[in-house]
Amino acid sequence: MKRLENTIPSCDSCTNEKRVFCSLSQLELGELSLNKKNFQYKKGEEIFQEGNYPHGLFCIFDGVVKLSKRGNEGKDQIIRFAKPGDILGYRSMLAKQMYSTTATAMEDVLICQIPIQNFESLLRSSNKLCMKTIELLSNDLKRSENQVLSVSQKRVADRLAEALLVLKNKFGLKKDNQTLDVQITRREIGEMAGITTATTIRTLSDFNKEGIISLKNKEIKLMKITELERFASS
Amino acid sequence: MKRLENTIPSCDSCTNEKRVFCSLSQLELGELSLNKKNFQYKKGEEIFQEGNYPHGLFCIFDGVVKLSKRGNEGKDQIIRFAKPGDILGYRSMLAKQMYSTTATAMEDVLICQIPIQNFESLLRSSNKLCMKTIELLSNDLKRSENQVLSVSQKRVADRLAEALLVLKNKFGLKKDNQTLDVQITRREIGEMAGITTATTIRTLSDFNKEGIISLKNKEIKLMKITELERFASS
DNA sequence: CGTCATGTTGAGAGCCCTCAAACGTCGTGG
DNA sequence: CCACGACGTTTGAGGGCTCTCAACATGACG
Repeated sequence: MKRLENTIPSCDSCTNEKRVFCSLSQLELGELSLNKKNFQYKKGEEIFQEGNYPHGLFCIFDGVVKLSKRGNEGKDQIIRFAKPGDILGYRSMLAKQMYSTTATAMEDVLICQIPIQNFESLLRSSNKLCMKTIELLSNDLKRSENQVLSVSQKRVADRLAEALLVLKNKFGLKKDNQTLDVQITRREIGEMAGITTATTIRTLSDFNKEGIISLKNKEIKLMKITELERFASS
Repeated sequence: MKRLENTIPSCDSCTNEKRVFCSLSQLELGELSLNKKNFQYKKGEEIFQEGNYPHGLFCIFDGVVKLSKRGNEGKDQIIRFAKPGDILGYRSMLAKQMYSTTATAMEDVLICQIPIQNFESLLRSSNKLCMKTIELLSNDLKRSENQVLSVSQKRVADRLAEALLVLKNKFGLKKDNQTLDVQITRREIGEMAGITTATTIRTLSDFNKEGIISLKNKEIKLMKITELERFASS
């Protein structure tokens, strides 16, 4: 982790999608930016850890982050991913609780840390920001509840297909319109779906043999997306 | 389901805990109450169904409700419970989405239906209500993410112990300070933890033999809570 | 070119599910 | 009052999905 100076612009001139902050005025964005710090994390570094207390809100400027929870046998469960424009840690911050997940950089990441007070005071004054936050939480909740159902009832192949589609929706495809545009290990794919690495690889290999996907190096090509969707919805 | 007239008082004189609405003024509570409808549901009746669109917000006046999702093989997963003072369906309502869960009365239930507009306009004008809603969603999200980890990594006995403790925390104990104060079937306990009914019964029976719980009729006595907690946290 | 993480595959075991049968309880109706 | 059915509970037998453990291959990187 490296503290950066002036590498990242102030929030009011930030060119990111700003999913959460798009409803704010330039003035408010400037306020948000006060005392903002910028950091760079290298691939694999942890941005925050489950069990620690938050010091501020993180907003990703560049790179991909995974949020995961560690089980009692050291096995991780990936809860969700975050990419540029997404904010991290607001749930724990608002509830004044410890982080309930660990955030890890999956690639080199540029990230802004915004002081708690800035966000809280804006939240109090901007109804739009409130509604946006409620919307974010609602969506996360819905996805999480679906994941409970998934892990609880579906078999490995179905969950794996689901995970591949999540990756497609979150990170998109490369120019060939087939290859997943994300660097991710087999272990991590397994951790998305709650599958061991060995079984993940085995099942990917099955998909490969069936022509549903195509494996080359570490790239995953989705050959028959409708087939994957059939698995995922079964 | 039976439409009731004037059986339940207006929100401004409601004696329930009003978890969500406790921050509102009498005036606002009166506003909330406008055109409020009251219903009675008998045990087993569905209050709303996954896939339907919400017409309003429900607030439980009396009785216990389970929120569940149906898997593709007709097996249900219980997402959470709601008791007097809790509100239902606000997430779907705010997101203008279909219900993602089905709400079923576990006992006879008295419930208020509050029009969408009342809640939305209050949400826009009351920052406190916003913050309260954010808090509710945050807590639900945290619990749901923990459940993902649980179902994904823990074994049946551990999850069952967890479920029993959830029941204890949500519904409390009877006068003897040991017996769970809730009417619930073995199937439903299984649906909380993602376990089949047969295995749920088998594992309860194991707990019984080990003296951790005590089964009489349909009542469940928690004899060694610390032991249950040990299971749940392992 | 050694080292370490990641990927791959096989063999075996075990947890939990599925299926099935029997029993108890409760409410209903004859 | 009892017969009956519906529903929930209980228990057994068997099987399969997925994990565990292990060995080896491959690739990344200093």
